[in-house]
Amino acid sequence: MLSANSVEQAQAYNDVVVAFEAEPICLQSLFLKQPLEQLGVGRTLFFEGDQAKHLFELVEGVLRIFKIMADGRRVITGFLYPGDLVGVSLRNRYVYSAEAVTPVRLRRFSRKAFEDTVGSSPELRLQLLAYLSDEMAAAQDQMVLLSCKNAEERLCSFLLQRLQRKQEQDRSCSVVDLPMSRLDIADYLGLTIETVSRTMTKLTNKGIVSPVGRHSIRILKATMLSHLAGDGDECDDGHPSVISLDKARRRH
Amino acid sequence: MLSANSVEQAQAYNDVVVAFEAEPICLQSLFLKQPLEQLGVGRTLFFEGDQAKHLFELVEGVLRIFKIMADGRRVITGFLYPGDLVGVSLRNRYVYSAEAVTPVRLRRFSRKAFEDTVGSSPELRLQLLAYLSDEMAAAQDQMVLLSCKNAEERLCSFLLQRLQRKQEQDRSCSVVDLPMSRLDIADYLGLTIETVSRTMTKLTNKGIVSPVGRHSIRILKATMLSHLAGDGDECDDGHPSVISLDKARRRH
DNA sequence: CGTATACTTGATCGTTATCAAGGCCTGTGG
DNA sequence: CCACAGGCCTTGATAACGATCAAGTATACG
Repeated sequence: MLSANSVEQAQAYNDVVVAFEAEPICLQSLFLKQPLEQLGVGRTLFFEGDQAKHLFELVEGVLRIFKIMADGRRVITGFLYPGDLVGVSLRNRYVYSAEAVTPVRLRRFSRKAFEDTVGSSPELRLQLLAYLSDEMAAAQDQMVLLSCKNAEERLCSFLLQRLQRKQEQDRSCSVVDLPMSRLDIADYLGLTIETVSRTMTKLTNKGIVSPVGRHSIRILKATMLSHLAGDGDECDDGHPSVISLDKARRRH
Repeated sequence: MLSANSVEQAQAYNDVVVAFEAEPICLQSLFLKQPLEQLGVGRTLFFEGDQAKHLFELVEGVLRIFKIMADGRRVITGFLYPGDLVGVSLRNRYVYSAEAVTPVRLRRFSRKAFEDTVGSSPELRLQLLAYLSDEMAAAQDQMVLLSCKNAEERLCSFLLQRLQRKQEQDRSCSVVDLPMSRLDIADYLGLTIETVSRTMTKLTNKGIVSPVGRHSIRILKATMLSHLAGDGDECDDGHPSVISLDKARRRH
């Protein structure tokens, strides 16, 4: 990543359309000229139902994306990390709320300008579609998790996600941080805080992970974790192997 | 074997009305020149992991879209109905499998030609993005359902979906058909066939629905159904009302 | 240092999965 | 038209997983 300082001198215009000096090579580069904004812990970036006037690039920190049901139950549909785009809704209103899990720094872009700019570049269009596809794929994985997996599989899947993201930056690092609260994790995995806590303890007792303070954890047996996550160990050779449909029916 | 150009110039030859413009006015119109293909009950259109060379417009019948987990458990992530697009994956491989629930008729389009054509029309680009947004919104609703809702709420949500789609065509019709099996419904709602069956019986006993044969059902109290679905009755006035967070914590 | 908040652990209950059996449509062949 | 076979669906009994209720403990923060 590039240093934030070098870009901080950007003029404070909200809706600058990026100049075409050098062709922007990725969606994120569109945001470079925009000023950095801050958001404190627990603050809301936007609410579900708000006019979707802007979208954002998350530069630093973690956001949670969630919906609130009529009776107050909360479902966290995802966490966002640096580099992610926020609010890429092609509808007029946001379909979820976004809150800061940690102190957050981000850049804002007007939706109109974004659409114009992306629309004028075949390269960026492809990237936007690829981005949406990834979001869609993630959403479907989450549906699989919520449909089929038991508490242990869910938590292992989550920890594995975090580990993989961590290792994109720092190979061979086995300590992942979990900046979000247990309640956040519970609302993301469709469990209760008690179950999350108990399952975490169970994984610790099995020697698969080891807590490092309250908000980070060391992965001791990544292979084991991957196995317990129940994703079939990513045997990515094309077709998913044809399964013996004998014990295929079992929900947990 | 068609070039993008030939399709683009296939100006509104549709027997449908409208067509004041030379440009195709909706994504579906792209497919009009393509031959109708058939698919028998239970046949597979494509497998998860297959090269995504084509995409399709569903003309008639119902498809199920699903993923198979490593241990053989199946998750149906959606059903598709006439007018829906199938396989709009922007990745190189399909991320799910598609099978015919009923006899199906559809039109095929090469992915490359589709991308070229859509890419050259701002109007179509917007429509594609809107379509993907709707898919995404549906996926998130499904996550909410799977995270939070109990069996009754899930089934009511499903029946309501079907009712709404039915009434798009035929207002004031209260009989919806359920061409899919109980197992399909179960795998879609994250339940078992037994629970689906029991819950259906319960709704019948409450006088909310009334079975019409095995594969269709009459909705007697749509309001009640909507209430039981637990979606907060779509009070679409912008912000979701701020909830008293007292009883907000309850999972089922 | 003390209080509030977040997390952990324990006991119990409830919803739904699982196991098991019986009923009901559908299609097939007599 | 009936008999029968094989799904598919329904219903019942039981059990398990995770939610809920209830303390108790650690951590953050003033």
